[in-house]
Amino acid sequence: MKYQEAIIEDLLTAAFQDEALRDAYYEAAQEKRFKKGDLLLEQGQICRHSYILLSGAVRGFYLKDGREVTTSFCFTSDVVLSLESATRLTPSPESFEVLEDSLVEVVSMEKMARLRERFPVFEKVWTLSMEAYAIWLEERLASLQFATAKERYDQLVERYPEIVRQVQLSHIASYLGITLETLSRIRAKG
Amino acid sequence: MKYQEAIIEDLLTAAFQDEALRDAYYEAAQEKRFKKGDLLLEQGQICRHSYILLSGAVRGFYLKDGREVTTSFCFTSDVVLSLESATRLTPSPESFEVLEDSLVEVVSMEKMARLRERFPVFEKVWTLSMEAYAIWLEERLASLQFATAKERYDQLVERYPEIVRQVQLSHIASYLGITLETLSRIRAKG
DNA sequence: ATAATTATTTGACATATGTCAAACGGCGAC
DNA sequence: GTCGCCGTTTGACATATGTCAAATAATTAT
Repeated sequence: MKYQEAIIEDLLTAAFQDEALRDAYYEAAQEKRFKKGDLLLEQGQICRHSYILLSGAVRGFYLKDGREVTTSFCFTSDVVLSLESATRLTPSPESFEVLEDSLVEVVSMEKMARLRERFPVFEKVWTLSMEAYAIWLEERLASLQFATAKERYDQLVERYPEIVRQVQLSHIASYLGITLETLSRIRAKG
Repeated sequence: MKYQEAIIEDLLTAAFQDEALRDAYYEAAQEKRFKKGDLLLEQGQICRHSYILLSGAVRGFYLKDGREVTTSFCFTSDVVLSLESATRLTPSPESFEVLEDSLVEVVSMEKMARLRERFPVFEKVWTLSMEAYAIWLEERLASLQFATAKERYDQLVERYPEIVRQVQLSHIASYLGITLETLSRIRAKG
């Protein structure tokens, strides 16, 4: 999962003026460093934490027929969690792997639930995040449905120019739904 | 947009025991009949209503290079609205067309907002619907990313066996991200 | 019922992408 | 520095899907 929305950032910035809220949040949250290769969550486990990326990069993937299929990339200020697993308490369909040394703010879903109950602004932020995430997914779906592989690659690089430096091509190809070789050829042609 | 979740249905059933809530809802809602071919919402308009399908079928689509691209189908008990347009008050990226004579419950987004403020259960239902919708989109994305056209068609028919009778193949093909001819051949092979 | 329109199927061929194999290149371990 | 590993590129060929055109089949209007 991931979100990025100016309105949400503003809401949070304003909310954090409140000392009681700030204290409650920082009591629940915990900063942690992860190293390249670490797994934040493994396929099959239940997602009990929310990871806010303060710096670094993470990729979501699952295994299909013995192959890794990359479902998402998360960068600074994105939130890493399996929505399905966290909300339904079912085994996560995907794993999340740290792609480069990362600084992360960890909040347990349980504590997050209590924060949402106690401070309506957190509930509001959660709802707005869901809306933003769903809209983002709709866009990605449309792109996957009717853009060519080259168009999808160009869109991705336009949105995340750094991605080519941070992530190896095989993962990008998988994310785009094409093979490594096809991506390599797309890049060669320019 | 669409949702379908047992938990949400149960929540609503329970909530409607409350007479005050029931009255408030039915004051806001309005039953309407639409005919095949009617547009519930047109691309470019702002989505100011939510349409709950009591019976019938609706398809979402947008124009790309002069061609219609089908983005979604909605059937009984699905909710029809453009999430992006309704939440951000921006022009809708898609139109919604009635595929067969339909009975619909219409609620203006404004009145819905007031219901959400007044009755927390509506707010809860909205949030749960967003979660369910996002999870549904994630699944559809994975399917589009890594299933063959035939697998996607089989999944669709398994989930909505009626669809082949209700919706013409060109729309189904578009929804699957393939051409009409390819779908026709997939069906022929069995 | 008949004609007109629209939806679907089929065929021939073009294009995009996948698969397998080999070669190339950078980078760290020693 | 050299070796070996890993990621990437390139080539040859296979397969899936798209495009255009024509033929049927189904639906609608008259």
